[in-house]
Amino acid sequence: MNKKTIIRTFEKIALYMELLGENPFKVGAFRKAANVLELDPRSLSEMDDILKLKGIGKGTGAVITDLMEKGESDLLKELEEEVPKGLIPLLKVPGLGGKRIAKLREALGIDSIESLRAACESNKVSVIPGFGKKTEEKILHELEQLGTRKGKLPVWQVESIVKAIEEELRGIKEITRFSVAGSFRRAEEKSSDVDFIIVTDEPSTVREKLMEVLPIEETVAAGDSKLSVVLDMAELIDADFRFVTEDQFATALHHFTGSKDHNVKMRQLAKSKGMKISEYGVELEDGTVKTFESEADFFAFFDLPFIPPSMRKDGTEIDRAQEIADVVTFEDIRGDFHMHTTWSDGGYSIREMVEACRERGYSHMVITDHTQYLRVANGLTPDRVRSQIEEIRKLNEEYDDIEIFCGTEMDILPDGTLDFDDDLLQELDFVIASIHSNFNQSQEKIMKRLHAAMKNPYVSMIAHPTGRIIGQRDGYNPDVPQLIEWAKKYDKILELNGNPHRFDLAVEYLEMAQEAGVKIAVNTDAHAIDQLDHMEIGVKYAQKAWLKKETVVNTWPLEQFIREVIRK
DNA sequence: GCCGTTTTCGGCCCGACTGTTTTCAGTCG
Repeated sequence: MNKKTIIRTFEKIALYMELLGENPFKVGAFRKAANVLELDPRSLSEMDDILKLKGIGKGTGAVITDLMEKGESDLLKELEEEVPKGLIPLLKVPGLGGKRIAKLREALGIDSIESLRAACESNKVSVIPGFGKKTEEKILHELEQLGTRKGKLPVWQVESIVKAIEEELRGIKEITRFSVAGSFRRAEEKSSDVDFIIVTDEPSTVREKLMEVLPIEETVAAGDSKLSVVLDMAELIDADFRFVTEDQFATALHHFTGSKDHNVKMRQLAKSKGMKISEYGVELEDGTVKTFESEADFFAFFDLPFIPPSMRKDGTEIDRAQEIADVVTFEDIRGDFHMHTTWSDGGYSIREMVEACRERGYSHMVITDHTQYLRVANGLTPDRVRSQIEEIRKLNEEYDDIEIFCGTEMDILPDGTLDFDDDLLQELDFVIASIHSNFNQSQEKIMKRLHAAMKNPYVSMIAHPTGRIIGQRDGYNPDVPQLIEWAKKYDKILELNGNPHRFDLAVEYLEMAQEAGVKIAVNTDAHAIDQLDHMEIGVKYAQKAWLKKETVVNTWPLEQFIREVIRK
């Protein structure tokens, strides 16, 4: 018996109970029990007090005991016998919840998608009390859509959708202020929808204009305070727009940024103090509603530091809030150490990239073009590297407010050798080693390649260590814990590639790396000036792993960077 | 079903929207 089995059992029980139309709080209790186990870092054998955990009581405890003693749960078995399996997909139909599904089953013996469709088509659903013609039509419509609905979109796709919507919002003069909220603001790897908070005195005008300018596939809801639509923007995606007044902005932004669990925890905290949080403000004990200038003020009101959106996850961040002061912020970043220029496959000259980095207030930066193996990217030969070094050194003399270091993003070749020899590498300030080829090699071969780079005394950092592209490919599947061990042993930096296509390393590995005492660099891997701005979302992603300022080498002052990285 | 520095009973985060009602239930985020 392991913890996962218990968690899955609780989730199944909750699902079946929901289909029976059970009390939502009872259903929630099983989900909560599953969540308690999920959040507990200990393995089952390390937990001698599992039945005493908060959230585990008589009912859920009996399930655990059953599983431990017999390997199966009587309760789950009963439920599985009672509830037809065909009902499960019905919960995926928008507009259908436990209550309605239970009613449908009771009144018409509905036990599957097929029987529900047949019942709708023969107009049997509309005569059930509480249902009507419109509901019947809506169910039928949703059944047709089922399966065609897109799943979650990767963050890089959501990013371009958000930018396009923001462009439209800027064009509506009745909007005084707006912000994206939701999972994109939290820098989640994938999103199922996009949310916007809009400050306006004329919500109905804004709503009408939005409905004109947006590529709306379907309008889900259109009221005075919100517009919910499905947009057709290359991909189908749900979008929510909330209309609020200026003084409601901060609490509305907080509310619609979520996460859901974070909000629940905040509201419980408020409640314990006799107050009530809603998207419109904080209702005090005397009934007056307090509003805030900013989210920071809102958190401060509850004696909490500003919790960055990307850290608002399961609610435990509120308990650990005092640790947030040590976590890296975008303002701490002093340089970007991975970017490309026209020398290889970048879109801008070295000088243009330098100017862009100066504008961003960096004190230092590294130019890291590709190497000869990567022909498609116009990778540099040793000769070209040497002339690039010359150009960079010359350029560097022109600027006294930024230090430009000579680097490279060197390929680790399929046979486990490196693209440049040591003589050349030692002429460079900062050497990135990367895998861009033969992703389908065995893990053993991949690790041999990575080890070759790790062992080399001139290599400073391994870039995008797994090669993943979010929502598109898994990468070359390295043994990351082993990689982290080597990084510690050979004193190498691991990259958090902040390009939203990658976010590589992933959160779980970043946590592991920091735990092991390995340094992380957050870089943009920019191939164009505007991509340098991915530093911000990259840092947001780093915050998810609670990376401390000291762990992230980009926060180090120039002198420390020179001492501990460049001259190492 | 779970929980208790007001509580062992009566809450459980809070509000918008829709559709089916004629004051509210269900669903959603």
